[in-house]
Amino acid sequence: LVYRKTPKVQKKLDEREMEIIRAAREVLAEQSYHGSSIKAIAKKAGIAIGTFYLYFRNKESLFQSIVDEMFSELLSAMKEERMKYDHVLDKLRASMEACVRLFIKEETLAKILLVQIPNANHSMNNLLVEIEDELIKRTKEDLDEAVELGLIPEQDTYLSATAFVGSFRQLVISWLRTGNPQDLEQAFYSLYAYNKRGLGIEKS
Amino acid sequence: LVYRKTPKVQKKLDEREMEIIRAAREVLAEQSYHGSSIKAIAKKAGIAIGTFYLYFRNKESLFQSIVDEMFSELLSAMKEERMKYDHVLDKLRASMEACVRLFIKEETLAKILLVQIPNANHSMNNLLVEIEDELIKRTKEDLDEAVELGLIPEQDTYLSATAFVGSFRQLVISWLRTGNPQDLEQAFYSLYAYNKRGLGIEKS
Amino acid sequence: LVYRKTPKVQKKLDEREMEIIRAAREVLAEQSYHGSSIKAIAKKAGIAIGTFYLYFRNKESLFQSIVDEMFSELLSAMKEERMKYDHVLDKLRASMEACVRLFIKEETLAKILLVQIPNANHSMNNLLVEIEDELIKRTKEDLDEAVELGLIPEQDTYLSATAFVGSFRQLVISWLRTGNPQDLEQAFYSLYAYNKRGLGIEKS
Amino acid sequence: LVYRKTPKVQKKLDEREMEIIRAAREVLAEQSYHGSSIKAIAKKAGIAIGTFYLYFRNKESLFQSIVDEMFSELLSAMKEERMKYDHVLDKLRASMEACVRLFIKEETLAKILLVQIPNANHSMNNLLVEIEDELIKRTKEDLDEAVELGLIPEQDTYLSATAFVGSFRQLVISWLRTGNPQDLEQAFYSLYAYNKRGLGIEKS
DNA sequence: TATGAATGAGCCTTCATTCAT
DNA sequence: GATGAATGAAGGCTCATTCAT
Repeated sequence: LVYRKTPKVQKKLDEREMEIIRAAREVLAEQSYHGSSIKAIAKKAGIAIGTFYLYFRNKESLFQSIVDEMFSELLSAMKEERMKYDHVLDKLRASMEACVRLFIKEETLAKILLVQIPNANHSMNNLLVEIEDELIKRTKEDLDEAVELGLIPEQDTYLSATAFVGSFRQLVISWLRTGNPQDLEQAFYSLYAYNKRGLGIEKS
Repeated sequence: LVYRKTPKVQKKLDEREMEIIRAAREVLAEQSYHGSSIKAIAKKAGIAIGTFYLYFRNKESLFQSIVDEMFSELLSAMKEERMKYDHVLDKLRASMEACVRLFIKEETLAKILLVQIPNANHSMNNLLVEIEDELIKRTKEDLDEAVELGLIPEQDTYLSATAFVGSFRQLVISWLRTGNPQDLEQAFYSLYAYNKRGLGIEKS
Repeated sequence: LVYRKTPKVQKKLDEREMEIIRAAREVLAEQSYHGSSIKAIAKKAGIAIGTFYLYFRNKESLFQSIVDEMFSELLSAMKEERMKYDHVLDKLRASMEACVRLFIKEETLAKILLVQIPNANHSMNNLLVEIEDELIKRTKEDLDEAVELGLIPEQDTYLSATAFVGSFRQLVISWLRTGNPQDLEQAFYSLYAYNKRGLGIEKS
Repeated sequence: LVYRKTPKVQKKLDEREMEIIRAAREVLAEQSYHGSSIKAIAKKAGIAIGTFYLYFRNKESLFQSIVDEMFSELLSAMKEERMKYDHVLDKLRASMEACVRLFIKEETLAKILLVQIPNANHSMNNLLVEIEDELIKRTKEDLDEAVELGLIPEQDTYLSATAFVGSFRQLVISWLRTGNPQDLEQAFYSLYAYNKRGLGIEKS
């Protein structure tokens, strides 16, 4: 009774928490937020309904965790890709490229983040808002640096960042919904060119 | 001799239908689709629950009407603004300008169309998808014409239209959510400039 | 203002009442009691919902009238057929024959009386109970007379009457439900023979 | 370690299911199918509304279970009684005797099966139709055997079986409704004699 | 700790009846 | 008298959350 939570026990608990999140993601990929019942998630995770509430305060809390986790994956992928480049504009492109590639690789994640989460309730939506804002903010930081370095002309960098992120968002959503463009990666490069012109980058 | 559907009575009925839609819009602006109960809408409209079902087949039918009405308002505003110009690129700008101005004027409408409707159920979401697709399609038509006229270089106009619409969408949503940019109309002009460069328009 | 209800006006009122009953019968032949809404009946009768309540106190009252009317038809048909015969056992056979023939001729009436009404609410069922009791009572009277005349042996005539009516009831219901026997009239004669033996009638 | 479905727990669950059925029977004995609300049944069973749906898929499912259970009781009683005899006509009499005795013993069951179920919705009614058909079919089998053995003369055994069952049905219903005959068991023997004559049985 | 039966507020919808026109 | 829009109680059912086991 001294060591209440041995590392071994703690590991088991963490694994179970991940298992629930995984199950919830799976359910959410096919059902709406309201259609994803705790019962279904618990079943898929191989636990009882009551057990769920030992790991998450409530339904909303679970989905917050899911979004947080997804956002971490996204940031992680972006960070890794950015590290490959030195110039800020290359880093900027690398960020978006990482996003798009992750969405291609994990279409389920993309669907949840861009389609299901906005379909959830108000507080869920707020989570996505924060993610988008964070992406815009980071993009703005790159743009500010680029302006400082004289790589792009003076401009309202917040606005540009919003346009930048928004155009990619629309592209991915269009792809998720309609299947067009079929080659999303190819389209990404065209769209990046579009935004380069928009930002006023003369040469790559 | 009989209860006639006099113009006076008919007017009252029409007004009541409008009143229900108005009440529903109001509720929807603050609640999610699932949070907008018929009971709450009826109460706000000053009618009994049963009365609601004299005007709308069911809940979904009401919200379809709302979206349809909003989209009509949007198209109407766009059409009116486009008529003021002859050149296709001016028309294109006028379209987006009309959208943004309408959203500024009717923030409630904007919130519902861009924030709440995607929060509704699947069929609701499809309505918005169709609206966005329609806007992209119309934008693409303008771009195709512009390419034909040599006003912009050859390009994947579907992709450009997606980027174009997506950037404005993100701007308005950002404004709705965070309040930034404070001067949305001013930001619109900057964003249009951004997209002009993206599209490859040399001179306005 | 002296003659408040001229015969002409009264006739019009009566006709409308009959029209409502006719419409209700039609609806009832296809729907259950609960499925037969006032709205549907009013529509079929060509009147407004409110008008219905000028002729009937409520829904139940209407269906009571329907059953009463049907029972009158039944008794009328029986009476007419009985008049053709002198001997009590012939009259008895004639009674049942008249019932069965009426049901064959007006299958709708049969369905309502034997299938829909028992499916209605409690008080509706009671109406049918009264009809059946009345038929049993009348049959018993015939049997009592037959006993008195020495045509059939001493017996519990109430019981015999119940069996008599019950067997015909089951036959008609079976016919309505399953379509068997196909030739209901032919079956009637066999069943009458069955009951003759049951009653102890030596010779017809 | 876990919430086990111990025999004790399982017993409690089974008891609760029985309790719901019992409560529903009780309500149904006094109300029509439509008058028997889930709320009322749950209240009488001492459970919450939601709990009901853990035991039955929906309202209809409950009543199907009730009818099935009742029919089982009926068949079981018949089978047991039939086993006491060797001759087919004795078995036939035993069958009906078992029915009547069960109805006397469990008047509530009788009321539901013969009065309320026909009052329920369409699919409920079909259940009763099937039961009646089954009884008629079984009776016909006995009669066919009796014909083969020369115990009764050649006849339309389906018709005779219909008359046979119908006469008992009417007797029991009459007893349930009016209270007459007071001594149902005594009446049963008279009615059986009636039917023996109808079938053409010379000697018992 | 793990379980899953139990809860009940709340949902959408129907329809017999009323009443202002 | 005739109308039909308005009413609201009541229906069946769902599901996030709790708690005895």
